[in-house]
Amino acid sequence: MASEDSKLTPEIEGGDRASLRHSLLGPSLLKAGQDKVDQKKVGEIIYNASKGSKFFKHEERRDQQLTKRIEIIQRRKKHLESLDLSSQIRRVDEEIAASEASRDLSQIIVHVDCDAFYASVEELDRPELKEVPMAVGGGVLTTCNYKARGFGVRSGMAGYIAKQLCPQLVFLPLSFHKYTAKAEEIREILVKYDGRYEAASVDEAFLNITGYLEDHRDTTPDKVVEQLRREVLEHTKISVSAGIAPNARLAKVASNQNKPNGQFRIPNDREAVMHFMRTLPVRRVNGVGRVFERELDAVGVRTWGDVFALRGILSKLFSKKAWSFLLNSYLGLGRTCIHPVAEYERKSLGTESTFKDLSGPGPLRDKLRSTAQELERDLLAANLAGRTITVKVKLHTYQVHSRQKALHRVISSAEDLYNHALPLLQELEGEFQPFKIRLMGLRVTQLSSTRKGTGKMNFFKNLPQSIEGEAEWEAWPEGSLDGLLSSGHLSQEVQDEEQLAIEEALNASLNMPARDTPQDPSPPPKMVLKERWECPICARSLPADDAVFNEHVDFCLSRETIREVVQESAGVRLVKEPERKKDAKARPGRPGSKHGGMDSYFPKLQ
DNA sequence: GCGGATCAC
DNA sequence: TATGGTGATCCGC
Repeated sequence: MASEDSKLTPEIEGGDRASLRHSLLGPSLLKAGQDKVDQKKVGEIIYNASKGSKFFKHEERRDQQLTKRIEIIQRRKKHLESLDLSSQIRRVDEEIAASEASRDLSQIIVHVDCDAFYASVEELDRPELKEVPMAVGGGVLTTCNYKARGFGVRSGMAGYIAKQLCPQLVFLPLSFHKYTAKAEEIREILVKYDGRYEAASVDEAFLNITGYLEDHRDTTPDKVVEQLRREVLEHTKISVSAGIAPNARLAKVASNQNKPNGQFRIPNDREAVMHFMRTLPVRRVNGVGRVFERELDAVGVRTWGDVFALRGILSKLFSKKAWSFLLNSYLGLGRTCIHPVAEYERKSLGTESTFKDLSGPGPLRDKLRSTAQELERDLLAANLAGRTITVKVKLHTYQVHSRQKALHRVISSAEDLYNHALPLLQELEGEFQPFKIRLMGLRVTQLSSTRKGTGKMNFFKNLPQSIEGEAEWEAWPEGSLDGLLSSGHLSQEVQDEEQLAIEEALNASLNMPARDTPQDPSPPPKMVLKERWECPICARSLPADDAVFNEHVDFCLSRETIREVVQESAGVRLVKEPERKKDAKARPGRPGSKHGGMDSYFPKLQ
């Protein structure tokens, strides 16, 4: 039935469930240390250990859903094959030529990746653990050492399954402070090679060593990275792997090539890059996960080289973004600008937790209250408030649902969070019954800083917040700022442009750096002048009182005033707008999360 | 703007 | 006994 002899799903109807087994193996199949593992046997154990559980049933449903989607893709592919695609292929070839013209081979980018980081740190404290299979984490493993990987144990695996694969597995609890402290030691070394290195997570970083090489003409990229790794190992006793390449995407792939404790270079040479990509399995590139891998496999794309032969069809089969991602990856293109994480802006903040199945109005409200309190704490610590709130639940069946609402003002207090989230939770409860949940989460987006005088126009967005009760609606009799800015016929880019323009103009009048300007972690709030605040519009000195100040700013910011500000600074902006680096698959998981992830369960430092 | 899905770590 | 948490992006509506 499947038109392609897909290696991942040789028989979709056979009842053998190869794709499901593959999916149950987990997301970290390409991790190092698995070469000598009997994947078939491991898959069998995992499959049998999972069978019957609610989790398994959910995975089954998901797998069937994906299988259906794939059948649709294959039908569309069949149809495309019957068409004459020569003109489409011509267009794609022009696209390739244009991308090719933008290829930048002038930079030397390094990706540094610690080997089994948490496990290695634990082994420093207790060297005897090096000799036995060991994992960090409980219900779900955060990471494990290479001895454990020899048994098929991996990060992200349920603890009880790991125990079946390896009964003698030693479990250690997470000790966050140890990992962050060690990460800081490593970064002290990285900074010597690139003062503007980019921490991608606790245990990963990108460096641009082009400058370093210019200052040290008598050496080579490989030698520099060997030295860097040696220095890290000597000073911190942590072994790291590294990839050296002309851009971040390739460097990341390369760092996985000789793991653990190795390095690999993809030369800054077009032929070498293309040659490397041609046989590289698609899954090795960031952005291709389990699902995309299956979809690509189903249409005959296993390695990046396959993309070229199928370019006519692929460009019609997938979305514009997805196609551009495929094309750039095939060409081995990627971003070359590396800079500190501090220069990114957080877009959402949330908290969620898993627990024993919960139901009933009382327990649900209690859980919502504690979740709201947790989020309040985090928002307070980050000096943020949000204008959109999202409630997320995972049912006892593992189905995830969410309800969100954009509010008329920003909120951050536990009380506000709770009050706005409750109706959303009740909506979910009404829709999905029986409403037994195993996870609840709260998240806010449309963030603005609650710090006075920082970049985000907070005096504006926070305005209604400081006016209690019904009066908040009267603060903007003619509608919100959003209504003013989004006039409907403007493209999103244009609207973003205006938003930036306003912010910049206001920042300028405040004598503050614009929000994208590199700056120290917390610039001094120049707006606060000893019990007097200065209006950013008319420069009048005002009493340091939120309500009075906001009311005055409200007055000053009449529509006419805003229009002038926008028009004036928009012109300037267009001229000095720096060319944006666009990267099809933008960079997920940006700013400091409370828990980084599986292999990096930790907030980003700095 | 909303909700689901995917991905990384 | 019993499969995580945080954040981002994309797609289709």
